[in-house]
Amino acid sequence: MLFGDKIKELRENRRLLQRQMAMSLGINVPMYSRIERGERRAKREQVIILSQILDVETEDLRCLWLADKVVSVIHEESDFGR
Amino acid sequence: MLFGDKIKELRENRRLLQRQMAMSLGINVPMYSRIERGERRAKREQVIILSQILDVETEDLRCLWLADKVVSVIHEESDFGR
DNA sequence: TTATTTTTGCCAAATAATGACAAACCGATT
DNA sequence: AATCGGTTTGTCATTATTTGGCAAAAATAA
Repeated sequence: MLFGDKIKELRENRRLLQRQMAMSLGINVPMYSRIERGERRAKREQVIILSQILDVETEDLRCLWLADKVVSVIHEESDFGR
Repeated sequence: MLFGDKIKELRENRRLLQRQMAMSLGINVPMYSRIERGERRAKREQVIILSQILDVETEDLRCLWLADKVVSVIHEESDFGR
């Protein structure tokens, strides 16, 4: 969970609440909570908005976001024969 | 398109028709055609069945299938700012 | 305890993937 | 040119997955 951990870290450093993040993203708090814990995946526009809210390069977040996606694809592979 | 090219190559080497492949997979011919050309993705059970029909190790096909999946995830990334 | 924040469980809406069918296309043969 | 077998394309229906919301439960503070 690279992406979720990173946005959580950035959010906490900036003393922001999930409530404020969710508001900026136009989603509700539980949804944001799940994104932060990697239970749900942010969509691409949301990554851009997050980088703005958190004041980091979009590239950096995009990279972690993509890495998580690749990891999950590979990981699903273990269910292969199910 | 590693996976599609491979099953096409194997199918042709074995002088099999798409019709027969589709039948074995329980789908119709156009669907199989799309899988072979990478327009649609085979599902996991289908990869197993394909390896049996084509008499190759499931591992080998699974590897190509997974590689394609990873490539497509990375490739979608270029649409990022759309 | 009370207030605030975060997480969980569950259901609804939106989106994407899978499949079928008809018709078009392509090559070879006649 | 006409036809035949095989493959591909266009389009729509069905199904599965993802995304989101709401209420309530945990957790954390105060």
